[in-house]
Amino acid sequence: MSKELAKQYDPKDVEDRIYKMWLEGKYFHAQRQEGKETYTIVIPPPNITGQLHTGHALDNTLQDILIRFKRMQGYDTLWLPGTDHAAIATEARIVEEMRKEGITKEDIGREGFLKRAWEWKAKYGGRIIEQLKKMGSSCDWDRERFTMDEGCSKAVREVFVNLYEKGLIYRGERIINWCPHCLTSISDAEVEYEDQAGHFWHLRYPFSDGSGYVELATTRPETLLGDTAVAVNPNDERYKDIVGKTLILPIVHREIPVVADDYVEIDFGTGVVKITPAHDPNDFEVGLRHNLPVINVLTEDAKITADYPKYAGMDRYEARKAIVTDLEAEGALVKTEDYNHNVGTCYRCGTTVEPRVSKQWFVKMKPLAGPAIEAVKKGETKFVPSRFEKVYFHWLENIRDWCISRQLWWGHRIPAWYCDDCGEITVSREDAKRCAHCGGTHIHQDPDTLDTWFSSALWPFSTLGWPEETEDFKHYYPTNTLVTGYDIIPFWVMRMMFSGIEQTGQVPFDTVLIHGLVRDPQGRKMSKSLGNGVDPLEVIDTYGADALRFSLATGNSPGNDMRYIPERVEASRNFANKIWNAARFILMNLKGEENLTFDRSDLALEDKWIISKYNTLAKEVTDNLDRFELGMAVQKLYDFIWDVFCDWYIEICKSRLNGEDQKAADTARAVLVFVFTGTLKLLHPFMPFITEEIWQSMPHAEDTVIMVSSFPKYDPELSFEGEETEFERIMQVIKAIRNRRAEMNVPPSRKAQVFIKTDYPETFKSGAAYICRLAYASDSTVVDSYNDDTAVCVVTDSATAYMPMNELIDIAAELERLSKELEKANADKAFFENKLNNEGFISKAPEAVIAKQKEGLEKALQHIKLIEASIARLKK
RNA sequence: GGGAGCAUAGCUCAGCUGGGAGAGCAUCUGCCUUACAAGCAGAGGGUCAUAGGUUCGAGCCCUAUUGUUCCCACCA
Repeated sequence: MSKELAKQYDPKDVEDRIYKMWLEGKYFHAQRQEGKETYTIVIPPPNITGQLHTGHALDNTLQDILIRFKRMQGYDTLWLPGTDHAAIATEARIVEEMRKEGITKEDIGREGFLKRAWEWKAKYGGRIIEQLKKMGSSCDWDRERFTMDEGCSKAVREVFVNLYEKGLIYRGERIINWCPHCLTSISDAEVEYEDQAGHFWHLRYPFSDGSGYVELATTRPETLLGDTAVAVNPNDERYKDIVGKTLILPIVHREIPVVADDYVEIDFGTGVVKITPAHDPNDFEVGLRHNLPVINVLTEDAKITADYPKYAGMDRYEARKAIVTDLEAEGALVKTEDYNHNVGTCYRCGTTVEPRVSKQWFVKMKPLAGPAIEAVKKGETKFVPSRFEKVYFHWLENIRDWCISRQLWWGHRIPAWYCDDCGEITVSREDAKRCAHCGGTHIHQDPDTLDTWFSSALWPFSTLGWPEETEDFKHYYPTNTLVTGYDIIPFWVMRMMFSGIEQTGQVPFDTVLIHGLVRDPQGRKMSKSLGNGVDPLEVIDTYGADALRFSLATGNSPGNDMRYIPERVEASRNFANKIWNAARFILMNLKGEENLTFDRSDLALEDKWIISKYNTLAKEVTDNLDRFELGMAVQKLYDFIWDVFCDWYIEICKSRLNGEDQKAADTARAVLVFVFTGTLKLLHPFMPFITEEIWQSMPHAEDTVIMVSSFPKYDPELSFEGEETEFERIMQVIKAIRNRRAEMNVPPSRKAQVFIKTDYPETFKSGAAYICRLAYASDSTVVDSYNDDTAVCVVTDSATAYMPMNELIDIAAELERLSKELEKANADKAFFENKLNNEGFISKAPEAVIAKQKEGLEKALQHIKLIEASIARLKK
């Protein structure tokens, strides 16, 4: 930044250069400083398939604000970055890419596919990292990790074997959620339910003894092929006699029993339910209780199996049509109703999930959930805002075993080997060479891989080197703040919690800072299909990263969704420009080599005022950040910089800077630099680029880059309460004069003499220069009395200001205005009197509040007195 | 069916432990005042969803109602 600065701040000119400077200076790199308190954040690893979206932008902005704040406060900070292999998402993308080339997974085989996947990772895995850098993220890139790198993979094996040995991982045949498109099992958390319009088909199943039929209703007639019973509630009087009888299944003409089970709701539908254990989780349970056969009628891509030649090869929906037609032909269809029901879909591809019985690996959840619940109940980890603890508890308290095996190739392969000789399973940290049971060498590894979230669950410690007792692990674990969206609590937060507790004996972080979603301006979720997504990179390109960060950090409260409003980013960009111009102003007023320290005894009233305001700001911003109230911190910074510093203090300094008194000008320069550089530091976590850029060209006390300078602290020595009050008396008069001039449409070019009658003559004498500059006065004089009837007068609670503007004065209008003001002042008086005359208030309200009312009353009384005096003068 | 959030100025949202309602944008008026027109000085605009309650005092706490969004749930 040279002395000749552009009028407008150009982020493009600054951001990449500053970021490079930080990288080269190794300022992001955590050093493991002994004796210093640590502050650690692990990044929610973005998918390697991913492109930066507004969700990442928000998440990373919050993390970067926290980490920069703590770094400046002197903590030994580590922000550990990395990426996630995102098994299903990545595999789907690669399969799609191959499909376009006309090849399938099977064509190139597992080895070939994995080679391709790693190539994909090499090609795209770094893209999102580069995009995070554009945001200004101050991650320790030397420690970047990947969920499938050697260390993380080792942790995965360690945990798998560990849980297996404790009996917390088992393999079993269960009904699981199956995605017929991704061709893999998915966990309960990965199923999204949505309302779909469907039908309710009422069917008749005849008794095999010819004694009539039962009527039941189904939304999925095609699963009838796999029915192995019909169930009624044991307490249902209507059907008590038919339990134990057998029915003929239409179309298939197989005999199936009527069983009694509590699962059936008497009042719903006909009170009769067809039971298809292979294709419905509830039916599966009923089947277990009644020992019913499980007949699978669908292939893995949800087509009817070859066992039913008439329908074989039809997909679920074709088969449904065909079967309904056939049922109708057979006279088994009673009626069809429209019906809306909740359908499970795959969270990755949106395909309707097919419940399916198959052999999978599971984690037994109950023993793990307990301690994870306890830890939050005891406050070892707390959620911000705390209401999200309910979501967390609800999931853990109702959790079912976690299906962790996936029929995918891209991921951590399950470390289990099956023996072809004895049939036993060998689970091992190292690749097994022989069966652990019979010693045979005819073993083969389970082809499946683990759920992506199995490795994500270990992220806070696997990335620090665990299971090795590395220095980083000992130093930085447990971590401090986890920042993530509420949508990811069940997938990730919860699983990190129980994994951390189980594997390391400690909770993985002390605070979970939850944020909401970034929505489009209409409040809709951003999605590819709607095409309403906002590309943060384009926003950065237009407005700069600081403006984007500032917008994301402000104007919303923790945990709530926010809308992306372009005008807000524009306002943030304008704010950056405002700061830029304040810097320009200060720099063009510096002489170059001057001494920028100031002597307390030389400080003018306005200097003490701004220093005191700044001092309070430092305290409040720190308090807000400590409490994760980032939006409030940012609002205070905005108000201080724009309204307090720029609109008042800089304006006021101009008269001294251009004045004769060199010492006064030097003091003004020193205070400008002191307050401005301090404010830049307070703002740096939010707007790192522009603050650093300005800092680099501005004289400052610390010989470092701003990002590792010390965060300002509240200093009792810099608090000047009396001077604040005193200065604000002047401000009030200035505001009152401006106000009156605006009402009278007097242009600024038309200056007026100002005469001030006040009980604080010293204050107003010293403020003469500001009144001239800011209230368009030609001169400002404190007087004992004033008698010109043709003067416009304005009244505050501490002074009356007279402006002789005889040709503009309209006595009647003046009186009108004054009487209105008097009315208002009297209302104020009544308001305070009312309070102070209330015995309940006097006896119960806190002292400070009472004092405030008394002060208010006092001011109102003063104001009234002065207004009345003015009215009397005009009337005389 | 259970749970949660939201409802404040025309729009988007703040409002921390209850103490006389705020910002940005938009609108209107006047200003190119030598840091900034992406700016400066002013103005208008709100029975804080509704009804009760607690309290000296409620946008804030409690209860109910309405509208809205989201999460969870095995009524086929």
